[in-house]
Amino acid sequence: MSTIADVARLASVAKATASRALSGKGYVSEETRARVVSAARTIGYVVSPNAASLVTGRTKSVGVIIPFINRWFFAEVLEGIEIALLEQGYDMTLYNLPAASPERDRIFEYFLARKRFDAVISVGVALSETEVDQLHRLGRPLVGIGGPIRGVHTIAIDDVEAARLATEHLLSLGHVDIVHVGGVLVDEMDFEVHSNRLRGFTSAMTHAGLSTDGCFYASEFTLPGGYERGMEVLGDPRRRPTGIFAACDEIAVGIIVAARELGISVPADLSVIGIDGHPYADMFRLTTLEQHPREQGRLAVVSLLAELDNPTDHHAAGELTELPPRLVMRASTSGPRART
Amino acid sequence: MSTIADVARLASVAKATASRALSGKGYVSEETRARVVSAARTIGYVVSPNAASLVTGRTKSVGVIIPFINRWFFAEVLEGIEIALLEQGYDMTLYNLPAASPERDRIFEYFLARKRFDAVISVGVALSETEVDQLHRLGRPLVGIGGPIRGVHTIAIDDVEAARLATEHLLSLGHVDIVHVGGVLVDEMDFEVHSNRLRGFTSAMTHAGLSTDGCFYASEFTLPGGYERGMEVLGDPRRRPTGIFAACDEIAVGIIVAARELGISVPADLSVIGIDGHPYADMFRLTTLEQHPREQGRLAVVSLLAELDNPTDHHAAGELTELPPRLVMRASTSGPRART
DNA sequence: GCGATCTCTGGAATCGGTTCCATGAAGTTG
DNA sequence: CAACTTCATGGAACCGATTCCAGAGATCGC
Repeated sequence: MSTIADVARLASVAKATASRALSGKGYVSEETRARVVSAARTIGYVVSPNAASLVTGRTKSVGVIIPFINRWFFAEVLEGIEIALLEQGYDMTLYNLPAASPERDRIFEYFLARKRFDAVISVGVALSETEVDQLHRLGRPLVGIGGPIRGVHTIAIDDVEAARLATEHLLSLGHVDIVHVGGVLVDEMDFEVHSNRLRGFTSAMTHAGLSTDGCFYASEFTLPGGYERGMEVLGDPRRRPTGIFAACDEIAVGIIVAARELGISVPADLSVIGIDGHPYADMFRLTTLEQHPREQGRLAVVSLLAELDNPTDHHAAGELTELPPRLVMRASTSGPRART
Repeated sequence: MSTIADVARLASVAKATASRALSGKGYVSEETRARVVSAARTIGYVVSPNAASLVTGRTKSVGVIIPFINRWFFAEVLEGIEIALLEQGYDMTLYNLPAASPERDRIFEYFLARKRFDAVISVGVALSETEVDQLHRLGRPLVGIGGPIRGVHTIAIDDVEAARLATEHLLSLGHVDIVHVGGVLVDEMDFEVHSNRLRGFTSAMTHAGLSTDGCFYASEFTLPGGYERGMEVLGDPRRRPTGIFAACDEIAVGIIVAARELGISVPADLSVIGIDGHPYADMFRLTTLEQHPREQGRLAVVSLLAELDNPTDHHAAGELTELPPRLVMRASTSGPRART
């Protein structure tokens, strides 16, 4: 391994000059710069980020905390973050933090407390105040995705609004027997996301003068979860809703699969709407409210880098950037069949 | 931020002693160790991994190269890797390397060539010889998952065998009109996986005295991909196979969905078998050959750490660890209906 | 024409640890 | 009791960069 001293020697300059020439900061004549660069190339020199960050304090890498990898929303966010970071020469270290666990404390104390990261992104993890403080004390920017954390800039869709729009879509089509299949409320993944979507649903229903008693079913945010719940909700023909608002597209698709198995026609006998914009939505002709997780990941990175470049003003700290969900109509929703 | 010098001062010892006390290497009396540890605790000291790795050469982190995040197999592998690494106090830096691209060269030259990682795991990426050499020159262990790389220890299922077993399962049930829906062969993701599965299929068919002309369809490894291909394969009732071997479960499920839409009964009119052990398999009652991506990720980490502990012998270099796929029978396969 | 500013370069300090080496005390062996 | 070995500790070098500071020419304004 060659060091910058080797480069300096070969180019007959001091280490200081070689460093300036390669980093592009400070005065270096064009001629010596060229000589240093070529010297570096011939011996295949690459900087040691460790040594550099030891003195600069910057590591050019950010830590990402995420509860799942194998879930559409989270994987998309991750890809968005990764692409944006790579573009800026940063790399991404991943901590898969499943839930409250001993692991969790270890990650915070052992990994994040060390100054290995320039910044931290928390995706869909409800951080405790202690944890937020811990990260803030490092003086590193912290941004969240997916739900509000006190005092932390967070990027998310407006969940209440999205749920309200979805429910109102069904209401406007004439449905009155509507069920919401949403996330488990006391889930580790609940980050006000589940409760907010339920709130949007309830608000829209109440506003339309409808009761929501017995209209909520909790499900995992997966296709099999939706399928199971679908079988349960649709199993009894006497008390079957005409419209279902699913908290995510995978649940919605699971419900559609269940409906097909039960011989219930979508949308003639049952309208289904989801939230996400999952690739499956098109295939199952699912009406949905699109959010764009990749874009959310990208925005988090943009916000982070802005704060890194401008450490003085905490411009966006505690602020919530809410992205507007967009209704995409497909063939899974229509007016209810006239009742006998 | 407190340094080890602060700890040393507080405990009235030299930096060297403090370092030994905290790392547990070298002679330190029990009494002073306790004093140092308590001093470290009171001022909330944490080591700077940068400074440490500058002198030790170890970073306690590994780089992972992966072409997709949002695909079941890859996400599972990632979770397996992450859990295993965390357990050992390592962390994981992710490079999402979509395909041959300028990005790819940048990642190799800019990120991996620097000595930031103790080891590298390549998941489902066919590395070129140059790239392998580049990594080997770093003297860092390199292990692959998902397909053989020349001179690199790789962990994978035996794809040829898995495909042969799947095909033979259909053959043994009495099917003769069998189609294989597999991966695109000149895909960036092909890593001999697609071609090996096709080879296993062809081998089993040929062995049974059956032709494979026109029996191969290429699909994306996704549910919508399988659905599209399913519509195509099953669309024409006159030349419809009675059995389909899908190269992965998502394709298989897509085909089942297509079959249901076309009114084709599974398994009465059509048997479908996949490879993976995807969570959807159970819901769609899909017969499949299970592989265990999480376990593959874990094994890669084990192999890596073994080599790190024992740098002298390249025990597993170039070796291929092949995991046995296991047939899980569900209700998507049965004998073909008697032909008229 | 002369001090002030700008450009270029090298020496040395620094970041925060680990580890080699020297020193000395205590314990062991023959 | 002399000669080793083992244990415990401190001083100093070192890992590989960046950056501060000083000094030397060149340029510039007045």
